[in-house]
Amino acid sequence: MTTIQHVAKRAGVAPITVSRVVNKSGYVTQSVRDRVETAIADLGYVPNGLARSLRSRRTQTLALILTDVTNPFFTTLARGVEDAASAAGFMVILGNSDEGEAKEREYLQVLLQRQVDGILLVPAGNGAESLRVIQQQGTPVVVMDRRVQNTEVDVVRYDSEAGAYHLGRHLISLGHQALAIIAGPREVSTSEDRVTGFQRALTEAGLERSAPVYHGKIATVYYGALTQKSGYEMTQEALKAEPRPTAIFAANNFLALGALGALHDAGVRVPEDMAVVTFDDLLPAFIPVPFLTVADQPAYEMGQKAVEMLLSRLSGKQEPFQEILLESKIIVRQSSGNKREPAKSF
Amino acid sequence: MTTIQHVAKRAGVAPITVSRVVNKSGYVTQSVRDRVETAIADLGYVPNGLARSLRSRRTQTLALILTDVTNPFFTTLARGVEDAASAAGFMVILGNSDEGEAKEREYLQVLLQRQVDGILLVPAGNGAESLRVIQQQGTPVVVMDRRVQNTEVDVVRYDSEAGAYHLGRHLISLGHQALAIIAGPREVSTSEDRVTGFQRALTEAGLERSAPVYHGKIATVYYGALTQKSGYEMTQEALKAEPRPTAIFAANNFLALGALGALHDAGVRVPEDMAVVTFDDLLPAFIPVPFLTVADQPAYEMGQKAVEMLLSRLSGKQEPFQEILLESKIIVRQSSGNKREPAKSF
DNA sequence: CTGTTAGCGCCTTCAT
DNA sequence: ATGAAGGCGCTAACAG
Repeated sequence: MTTIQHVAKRAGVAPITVSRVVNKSGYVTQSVRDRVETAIADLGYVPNGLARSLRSRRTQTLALILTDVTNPFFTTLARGVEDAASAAGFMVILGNSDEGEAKEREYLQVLLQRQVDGILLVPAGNGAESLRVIQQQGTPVVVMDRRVQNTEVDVVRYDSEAGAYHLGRHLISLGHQALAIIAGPREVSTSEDRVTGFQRALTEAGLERSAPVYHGKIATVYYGALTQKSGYEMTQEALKAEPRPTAIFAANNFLALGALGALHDAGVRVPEDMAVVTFDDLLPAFIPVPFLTVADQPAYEMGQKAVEMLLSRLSGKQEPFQEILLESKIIVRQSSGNKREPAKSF
Repeated sequence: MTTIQHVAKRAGVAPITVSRVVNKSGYVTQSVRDRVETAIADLGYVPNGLARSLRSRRTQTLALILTDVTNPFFTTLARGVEDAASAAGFMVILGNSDEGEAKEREYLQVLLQRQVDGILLVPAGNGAESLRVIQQQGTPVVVMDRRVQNTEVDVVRYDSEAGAYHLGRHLISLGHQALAIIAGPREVSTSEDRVTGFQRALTEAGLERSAPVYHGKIATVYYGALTQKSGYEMTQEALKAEPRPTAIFAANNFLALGALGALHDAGVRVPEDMAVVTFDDLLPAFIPVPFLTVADQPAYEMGQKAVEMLLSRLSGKQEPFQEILLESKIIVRQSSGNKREPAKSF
């Protein structure tokens, strides 16, 4: 392995001078810089990031821990995080908890050992214990997407309650009187908020008794394919209800995919026989022809915003902790009966 | 920050003893071990992985560089890699090149600086320069999914040529005489191999002139949404050909999704008016009701296999380099006219 | 503008 | 079974 010493010797300078050239810090004469750079190229020198970070106490690395990498909402979020981080010279290490607290804790342990400069966390469960560990270590952290009890922490999330409320109003305005809610586990704050918001719209319309709620099973891991299957099964249940619902609210996109599958298999047409609305857009990858009515939460922007807050903490800002609540946007498409714009891929 | 010294002092032992407890190495009396563990818990001590790795020269980390994280083929691959790695006590850092050589090189640089113990690479372009850099640094590497010129390296990939050949035979056996091939950029070895294999089947049947080939544009980045759009546009082109094709071979799953979109928008029914076959399965997430006929390449297994080979190198095995060629499996579904099994979600 | 000294936190080596 | 010395490769702090 080539070290800074080897380069220094070959260039006839002190190690620190090589360091200055590599890091573009301090003053170095052009001629010296050239000699050093030649030596670096000749030897194929690659700086040892471990030694560098150990000394400088900065790894230029952020950790992103989320609950389901197979969900496009989170991959989009991850992309927002990565783009914002890399623009600021930070690298991102991704950890996937599969909605399991134990796995989240394991990742946290490893990432803290690696001395990441900051952590972006979509908590599985209530996040309390994980936040305690992070904060004891003194590592800055931003919570994304979900509510937490802890108020001594920065949070960026979408207003799930409001988004669900608007979806509910939309369905009611279309005349639906019998509805069904299929949701994730009660432990997930976004899922709970969506149920609450949707029910608020129902209550306002005097329909609070007209929408049974189905909850996904509580599991130690709960992700992608499992979520879809859960949506599939809950929809099968919902179809047996009396009176049979004419509209389904799926609390997230994967539940909606499962619902679409169940409806297809049962010969129930969307939107003719059943309206379907959900959260988080799926286009362009997951559905060749986008037609689902959704409350869209631009995940990319949430990622960017979270990185912004985290970097601000890293640079030592001492402002009070804040919770940023972003607004989602309803996109009405064919699945809830929008006949005006025909479905089109691009 | 709590260091090993603090723990040592509190437990009344030498730092090295704490190290032994933490790493479960060497002999430590139970009573001493207990004292140390209590001290660790009391202080919330988290070992500094940087210092540890700097000294031990092992980071227990592998790098995985791939070309499109939005593609489920690669996310499945990544999962195979992660599961196998974590079972062996290794962590995986993921880098996404978006099929761009410059971005690949950047990631490589960063990851080598971080002293990853080994690299798993799906090369963008021909991979030659990247492999040179990696090997100069002396870091073990395994190439995945694609052919490379360099023979001094381990490779795991699927036999794209054979898979495409079988898909071609399948379509021909169904009586198709006018076909179209929509493929990725020529630079990507898998895409080229698939075109070659498909054409071999055509040639055998005397149909070599019956299938125009459309290639995706060469771009510095080429991923997910872009690939789909490319598939969409190439399919629009293909529909104008005379005679109009009755079957389309899409060289990968995202191209196929784009093709399905274009066919839908053009009012062309699948499979009644057009058969569609492709590579890499999409279920369960991307298509609620799986119906595409595909050459399935179990990506998860490829990831596992690659990690296995890499870990074997890490443990110092000096066997000659090998190229492992896995076989894909044709799954016939509705998109090529399989009427026997009705489409079903679960 | 360049160099010297020292030490980041841990573990390898060698001793006891 | 436990400890002391030293150094991994690099850069902060201070000289000159």
